[in-house]
Order: sequence, then structure tokens, then C-alpha cells
Amino acid sequence: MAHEQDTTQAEAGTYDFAAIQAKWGPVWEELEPFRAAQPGNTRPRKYILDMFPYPSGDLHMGHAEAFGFGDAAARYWRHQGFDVLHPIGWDSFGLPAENAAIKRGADPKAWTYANIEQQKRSFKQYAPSFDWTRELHTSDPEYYKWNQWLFLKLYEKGIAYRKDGQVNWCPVDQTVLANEQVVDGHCERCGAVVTKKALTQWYFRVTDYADRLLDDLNQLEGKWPNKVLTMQRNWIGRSSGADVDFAIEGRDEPVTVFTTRPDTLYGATFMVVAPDSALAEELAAGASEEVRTRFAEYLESVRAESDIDRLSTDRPKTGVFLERYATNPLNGERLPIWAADYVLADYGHGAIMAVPAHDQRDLDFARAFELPVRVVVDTNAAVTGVIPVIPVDEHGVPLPLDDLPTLDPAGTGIALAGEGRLTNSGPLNGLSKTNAIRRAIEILEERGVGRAAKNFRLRDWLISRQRYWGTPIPIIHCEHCGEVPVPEADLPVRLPDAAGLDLSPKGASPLGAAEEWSRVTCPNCGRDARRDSDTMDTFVDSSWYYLRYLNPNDDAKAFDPAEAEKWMPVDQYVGGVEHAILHLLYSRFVTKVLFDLGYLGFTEPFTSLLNQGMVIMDGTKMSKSKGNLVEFASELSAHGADALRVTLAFAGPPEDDIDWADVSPVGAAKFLARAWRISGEVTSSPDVEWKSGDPALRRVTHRLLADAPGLAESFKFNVIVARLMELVNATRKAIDSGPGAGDAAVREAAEVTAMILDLFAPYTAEDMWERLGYEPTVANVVWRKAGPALLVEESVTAIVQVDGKVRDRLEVSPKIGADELESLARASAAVVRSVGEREIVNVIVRAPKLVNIATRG
RNA sequence: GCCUCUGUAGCUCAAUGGAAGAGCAGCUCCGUCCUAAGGAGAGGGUUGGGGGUUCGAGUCCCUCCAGGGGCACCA
Repeated sequence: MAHEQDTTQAEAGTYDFAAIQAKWGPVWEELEPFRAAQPGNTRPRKYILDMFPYPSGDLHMGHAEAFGFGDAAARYWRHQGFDVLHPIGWDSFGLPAENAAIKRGADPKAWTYANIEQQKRSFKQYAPSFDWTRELHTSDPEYYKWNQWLFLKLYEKGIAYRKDGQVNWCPVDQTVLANEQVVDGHCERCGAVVTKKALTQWYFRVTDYADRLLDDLNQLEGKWPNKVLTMQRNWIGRSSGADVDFAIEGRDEPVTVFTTRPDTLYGATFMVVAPDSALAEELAAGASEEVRTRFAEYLESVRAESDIDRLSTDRPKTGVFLERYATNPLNGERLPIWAADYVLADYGHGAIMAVPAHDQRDLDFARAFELPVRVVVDTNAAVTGVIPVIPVDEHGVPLPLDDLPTLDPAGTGIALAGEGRLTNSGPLNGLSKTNAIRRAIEILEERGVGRAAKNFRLRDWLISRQRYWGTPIPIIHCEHCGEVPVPEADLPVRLPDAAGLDLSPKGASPLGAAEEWSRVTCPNCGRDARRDSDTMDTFVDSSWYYLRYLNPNDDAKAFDPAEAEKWMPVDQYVGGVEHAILHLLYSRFVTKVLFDLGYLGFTEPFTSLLNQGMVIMDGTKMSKSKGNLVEFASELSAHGADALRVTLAFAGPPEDDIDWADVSPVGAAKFLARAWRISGEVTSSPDVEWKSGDPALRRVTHRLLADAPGLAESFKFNVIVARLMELVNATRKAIDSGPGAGDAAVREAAEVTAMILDLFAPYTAEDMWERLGYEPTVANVVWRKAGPALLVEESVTAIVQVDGKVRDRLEVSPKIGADELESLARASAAVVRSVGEREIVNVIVRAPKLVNIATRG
């Protein structure tokens, strides 16, 4: 016995992950098994894409997790017989390079490309199955040339435009920010409190696409995480209602307001305009000296507020009466006009009609300034039939519904926003809220004083940045011709060398100081002109990179529509939820624009989306300052790529966070060693007859073969790992205390283990595959189909219950009929004893698994 | 405050309305000159609480509790 064990162990050898990594890395470099679209490959296609990384130093645990899941998906589809495109590239423009350059005096380009080299080395060890021949860098002129091309296309279409406005300004990064990059009033990148600044900037007209961006989300239902769909819907924020024109005393033009509740027009008791709007300024100018002064002071205090202050909840309402009046177009009532900062200048028309009885914000304002409140929707339970809380008198006795008092918002301070019937509203009286909205719009349209309208929270995308390390905007400013686009033939507009430029943030683009670079002749008139000195938001770079992967070296076009037809849209996109609105919204927008321009035949770029969670430590986010950082490089050298990948895959469902304190890379390594040893103990040859194998072990193997595809396609990689562990345990048992290492089922189990393990542990799987007598690569082996006959047990245990309690178990054939099973159950001694004298009232039979006998008495 | 998702063994997770399971960790044993690797075995549960529907509920419904996420002056 001891002797046998020794020989087995000698044959099995010792699992040495470092040796296996060193052995197979060069083989894969040589064979390039992951190149997509090889000549003659006629397999169906899948495009599996990871969000490309920003090269900030080295890979970290978050990368290890995300790219591990993406790679499991890519490998899975190869094993299903697909030609898989799984590319990688670098989102290599951006502020960190520039900030590092300023801090250390390094060239942003040199810093960036050195980081890329480092991360690439780490990637090669970690071994995701990338097609490295398609690698791209957004900071290469060969790439950003096409950014500029895209800009020019949008410019031609009127989608790219320049305008003045109050923009978000990050005082630390000294640059403007898009709305999407301001999170809770802070800079999304550096966390500084964002302020406002008046500047002329470039925008993309995303708002033109607001309806489509919202409506097309329905196509993604079930394929994108609900969370992301909700966030995008909230962000776009469409609301429907009406534009209503209010005549203003002493002004020729009426003022239009947007409202979602035109049904409550009769309840309007005042009007509010945004203090920082042109309208407020104009209205105030027509008021008394005293009001003008008070307004000016108020405006100043509003401008001094940060978004943080403005967003804080429960802050008291403030405002100034402008001594001007509007006329309600439906009832001719005279409404005082106030300026208050709870109305925003850049939403709707920057002015509202205030209906305090039915809008909480208006009510708060009315109560603060003692303005009238008039109820026009009776939300009383007796009217609506909806009883929110059963009202009781002081003795706890329920009140009759007919006697319910109408709760007066002026007294309670609670606006009545719910359903109800219109009252005090002339022609709308008696209508329900929904019908009244419809009728009110009809009346407004008949009288020519309003119309149905909708509004969006979404604003246009501000894309210019006052920084160096980005794509120059391909526009020339000429005193005579104005804005002149750079002719396509002159692209790319290359970045000037950083050497000699002062990159430190000054609020103006460093490119403007590159005199030689800036001075050009106007392509239109030939006179002296200057280049636009701003660079593009790097989210422009990433909004279309998935198309560039299709033909990354084509210098004649941005992408090949024919290739896009073949590969796009991306079948599986993998990345962090932090891009739920930013990158994903922009990519969806650019795809729709390119569709409209005739370059693409689809309108959504990413068919399915997986958001992985974060890798955390002891329940909190890892960070250097907390001292709880788990270093990717040290984990990689301690446990090896495979153990790391298995650990991450096994830790839980991909979308959950992984707490490194809860996982065991040592356990993963042990499991891999166990699996690997088995491949060395198999003594049968590859041409062995499967059918001769041990049926019990074969069933375990084939159940996994049957379940693995469904599990992989629903990203339950953790379950696949658990099932692999079961299979390995069952194989071990078969070798040691079952039919032995020579049994065909043992070989079959070991082969299937290698094939499936390849999703998470490519090195180990490849080495197992070789030890089992095959040539590389296991990655391109199509998984076997489960044998249906092997999934069926030859006998099953039927449960016999009496009144839901288990009383007996019967070994029966899986094909047993209901009648036969019922008579077997009724005949059971345990059942007879249990039923006793009671009457059997019902028998439920679910052959072959269960009989339940219900009794009475 | 509003909207959502999730609560199952110490941990991570499974279970078309039909016996509450797996892996890991821990424990016991075997083995070894020692250490580690390795092997065998047993234990572990009021499925967050309460109510309901059903012959039968982890699963469906209501309610409460706990945690995560999103939104929060957008008219």
C-alpha cells in the first residue's frame, strides 16, 4: 500500500505554479491562440470586451478581478466553438499623466508609455486571452487622428458647437468638467468642491438624443444590470407636461414656464424665476431702486454658494419679490413674481408657476413668505377612494370616511401631490388628475397660450478641457472666417512637444503658449490664424474605441463598417459600475450619431453588460492611506496567476464586492494542485472507451458538462468553481477507493476538469492537458456535450408524506407512473401506521419524486 | 424622505412550489524521524422576525427588522 502511494506520488510530481507559468507563457506567445479572425476561421463570432484600463502605474486587484471575469467569458465562448474577439488597449490620455509630469518634471508621454510597459508585463503573466495584435493607445496620433475626425463629423452635423455659459470648474485640476463628472458637487476625479465659471466652451449636443438614449434603454432590459438602467434613466430625467405662456405686465413678450402639472394652473398663486437668469435681471431692472438693490445682493449671495450648499436638504427657502406681475392665462389672475434660487436657470425656461397647495417646494416657499395657498385637487379619501391611513378620533375609533377633513396644506405644511379630483378650477372641475392634465393642455392649445412639452435633466456634454495631455480640437480660429475646421487631409493635429511648455494649471490651456504650434494660416482665406488651444475630454476617446479594435492599424479610416457589421455590437462588455452614466452614456450617444451618419447599422454598442464589484479589505475600500492595500504584484508572485484568478472567481457572484479578508488564495492553490496531480495519475490512454468508465463518476462529470454553459452565461463563475471542486473530489475518491486511476471515467473527469478549469486557471489547465497526452492549446478545445443518458439516475428516492410530514422513502424507477407510485405509497407500513383511523381526503402524486397524503379526523 | 436589490451552516454561495445542499474554513482520525504536502470521517440550520395563500413555502403575497445601491429643490 505504502509502496503504491509512493509510485503514484512520484508520477504525479509536485505542482509548481512558477515553473508552469514559465513553461506556457512562451508557448502561447509563439502559437498566438487568441488571435481573432484568423484566415479560414469560419466559426460564429463573439466580441467580448473589457473596459480598457488607464495606465496609472501597475495593475491592481480591481483589474485582476475585472479582467479575470472578462477572460472567463472570452474563454467560455471559445470553448463553445466561437471565433472570439477579445482585444486590449490603453485609455492613455488624461490628467494623472500630466499631474505626474508637473510633480516630477517628467514628460507625460514618457510617463504614460513606461506605465503601459509595466502593466503589459503584468498582464502577460496574469494571462488573459487577449488578441495583442490589436493593442491600441488613445494617445497615439494614429488613434487621436480619428478622434479629431469624429469631432469634425459632429461639427458638420451641428452636433459639436461652442457656446458661452456658466460651467463647472474644478479649482484643483484647473479645468472645466462635464455635468456627468460632478458627483454630489465634487470633482469626480480629484474630489475638490466644484465651482462655477463663465467660459466659452465646446459641447456635443447630447440633448438632441435624449429621447432615444432613454427609450432605447428598453432594448437593454434584462441584459444590463437594472441598477445601471435606472441610473441612466434618472440621469436623462425626462418629464412630460406643458409649456405655458404667462403675460407679464410692462413687458411685450410673455414668459413661458414648464410644468408637469398643467392641471393645477388654477392653483398657481405666484411665479418664481431663477435669480441667475437673464430674465430675472431684466425683470428686476424694471423695479424700484430698493428692489434692485435687494435683488443684486441676493444674486451675489446665490452666486457665492457652492453646489454643496445648494444641494443640502431642508435648507430654508430664500427669495426676493421683484414687484412685477404675471397674468394666469386661464383665469386672468394677477401673480406676483419672485426670484428664488430653488428655481434653476438652466432647466426648463428658468421660471416656474408656483402651485403651493400641490408642490412641496412651492409650499415651503409660500409659507416662508406668507403667500396664498389654494387647493385645486381634492385628494380626500372620500373623493379618491384611496385611504392612505385609516383616520381615528381621540379614542381610537375610526372616523367615517365621509367626514374626513380636507387637510389644508397651508396649515399642515404638507403639499397634496397625490391623486384626486379637480376643484376650484373652472372647466377642469370634477376631472381626475390624469384627465385634467390632458384637458388643460387642450385648453391651452385652443387658446394659443401653451402646448404639450417635455423636459430633460440631461445637459449637453461639455467636451473641451484646458489641459495638455489630450486630443487637440481640430478647429482654427480666424479673425475673418471665424471658426474653421481643420481639413480632414491635415489630420492629425499633433500635440506639440511637452518640452518647454508650462503644464502647470493656470486655467488656460497650455497649448495656447506653444506659439509655433498655435500660429497657422487659415485654411479658408490663407491669412494668419490660431489653433484652438483646448483638448478634448478623454471620455471622447473612449466613446468609440470598441470600433477601432476592429482594424486598429487602418490609416485610411477610423473603423471599417464592414468589420463592424461582422463583429458589432459588443456581445459582452465587462467593467466597473463607476461608468454607469459617464462612459456608457457617451458611448451610446456616439453610436447613435454614427448610425445617423450611415457608418453603423445598429444603435446600441453593448448588448450585454456585466458590472463586477470591488475588491475590498476588512469591509472597507483599500487604500494606501488606510494601510490595507493588497498589492497585485505581491499576490501574483506569492500564489501565481491561476490561484489568484480562482480565488477571485470563487469568492462570490461577480457583481458582489470581494473582501480579501474572507478569501483564501492558499486554498485555491491547494485545489489547483489537487486537480493537477490527478492529471498525472491517469494511467489510461487518450483513446480509451468512455463507455467502460465507472458510471457514478461519469454522472458527476456529465452533470457538470450539462450545467457549466448555463452557469457561465449567467456569470455564476463561483458556482462553476465549486462544482469543479466536487468533480475533483469525486475523481480523487474514484482513484483511491473506487475503480482506480486506470478507469476511463477517471481520464474523462480529468479531461473535463482541464477544459473547464481553463476559464480561471489557464496555466494549470494547459499543463494538465499536456500531461493527459494532448497538444496545446486546451483553450481552443470545444467542450464535450453532456450525454443525456448519463444524467439520469437508475433509481430515485420517492418521498412519501402524510399531511406534509415525511413518513417513508421508496426507491423507485425514474420512469414510474403516478398510479403505481400511489399504490406503493398507500401500501407502505409507515403510511398505514401514520394515517391510522383518519380519513384520506386527498392524495397528491408528483412521480417519481413525491407522494403527499392529506387526511382529516 | 422616495425608489430598488439582498438576507439560507463560521465564510462564500446552491436549491422549475416537492427530502434544506455544496465548496472553503474549523474539528477528529490516518500518515510522516520532524515539518509541510497528502488521505479518511463526523459535526454544524427556527432559511432575518411575524402573519397569510397552499396538500406542501427558502421559493408566492402582506408586514416589520437589518444591510447594500441609486435618487433627492429638475418645476
